[in-house]
Amino acid sequence: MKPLQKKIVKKIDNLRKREYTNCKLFNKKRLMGGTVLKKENISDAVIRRLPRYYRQLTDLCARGIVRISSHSLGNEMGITASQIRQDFSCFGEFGQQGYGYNVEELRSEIGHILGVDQDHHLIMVGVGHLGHALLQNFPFPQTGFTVNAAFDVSEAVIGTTVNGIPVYSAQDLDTYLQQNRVDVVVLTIPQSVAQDTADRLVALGVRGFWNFTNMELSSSDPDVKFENIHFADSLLTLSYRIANR
Amino acid sequence: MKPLQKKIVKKIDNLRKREYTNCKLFNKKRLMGGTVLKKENISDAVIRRLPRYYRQLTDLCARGIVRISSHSLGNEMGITASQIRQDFSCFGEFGQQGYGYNVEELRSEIGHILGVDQDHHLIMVGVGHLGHALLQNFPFPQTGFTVNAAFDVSEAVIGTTVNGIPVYSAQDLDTYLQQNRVDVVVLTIPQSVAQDTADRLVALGVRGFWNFTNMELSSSDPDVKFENIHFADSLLTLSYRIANR
DNA sequence: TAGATTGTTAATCGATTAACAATC
DNA sequence: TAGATTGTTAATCGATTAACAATC
Repeated sequence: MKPLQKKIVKKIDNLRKREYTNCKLFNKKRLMGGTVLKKENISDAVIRRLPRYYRQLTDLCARGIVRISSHSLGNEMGITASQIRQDFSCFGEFGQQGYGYNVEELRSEIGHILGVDQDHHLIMVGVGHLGHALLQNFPFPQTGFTVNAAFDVSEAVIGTTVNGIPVYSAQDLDTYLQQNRVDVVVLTIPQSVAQDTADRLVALGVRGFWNFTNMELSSSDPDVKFENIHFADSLLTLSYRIANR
Repeated sequence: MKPLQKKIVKKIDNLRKREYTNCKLFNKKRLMGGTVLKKENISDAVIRRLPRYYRQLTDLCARGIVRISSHSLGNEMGITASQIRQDFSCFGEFGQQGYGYNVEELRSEIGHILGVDQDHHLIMVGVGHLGHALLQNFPFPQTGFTVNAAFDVSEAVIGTTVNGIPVYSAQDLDTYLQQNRVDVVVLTIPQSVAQDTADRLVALGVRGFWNFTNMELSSSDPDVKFENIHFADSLLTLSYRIANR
């Protein structure tokens, strides 16, 4: 954090010198106890682009590319250089004039913003086809998640392991949640039990849901976050586009 | 279409009477051969809301609700009545002053806009866990799709049927596509073969892809539509929210 | 130094919301 | 008729794009 902090102190000095009344910089980055915090209200549009940046930068890393300008990055992603710089500026200063961005460094910064370095703990509730598919194929570690356990009601899967993850009885959920930290629950259960299960889990303290039930789940507690995946919405969007091209 | 047409003729008369120079109505609904076509450029934001409307209206139907106002619908969905009316007005006039909207009628209109009544034909390429999950659980018929066949390279699944859908060898894809209409291909194959397979299928005439490979696929032909599902982007968005609440 | 590229401010564009006449 | 609610125009808000001084 040291060099970034130095940069900001310098910039503030510049502002004072030029007798700027504009205080946007102060609004954006609050210096608190020596650490630099980011802008308060990040728009949803920006947040949704962060994973795309992360994906692109990971790809660039793999291709061995060391540095990139906002212009080239924009070209690769089909967005403007302005938007990229505007987006990044919500979180800090990651580039260098005349040079651009160091790919590896920028990837790491955005990964940090997304929380991939926080070792979040995750369990899966519902181990049907979709649950199996995710456990077997989804790169949880690469997104900063450790999968600790899975739960189901079916005797056929209880007691087995899927890709090294033990499957327990859904009856043991309460006990498990009391004894283990769980940041996110993946809901891959039938629609009919979705809201009830979610309510029960919220009551047990779960604050994050990755929801595949095709139902809009929600909670009155704003600290409980739902990320809903709506397969049908996605396919219908495609249906619209092929029906109206 | 008759009563709608009458409405528009009347409205145009009104405009003339009041000596409006504003021609927005003409831009919006082109009368062609007696049928009313919709506005040309529908924004992505509007299109992405259409499936949500459809989902909500299906639910209202199931609950036996006959009519609804934009205000109540907005309340249920957490959006403004203004936005709802603005959205619908891109496609026509589906309501009645003083009454609101007939739920069943509106559902059917939006379904029609989305193309659920077009009987699109779909095949799946890649029958792993995710393919199985979709074939078993996804309500293709409700979204207007008929699943005709699935393809894979693995001897273990070739020749089997999944939920009534026959699984053929991927070697037979070319022949199949030459002999059958296919509107959409579901791509549930490994990332490593994604772009190559997509290119091959585009060359064979496929114009719609529901892409689960976690890769950004694209084609130079603007008529080829890709709907990409990015599981990782979704989970990272959730990661951001729980890391920054 | 000259050229390149950032972070930031200003301008533009588009999407959402508010207001209201028309009308059921 | 009076009340309710639409479809549409106008106003507002926010997001994207352009421009540019700062500076590596």
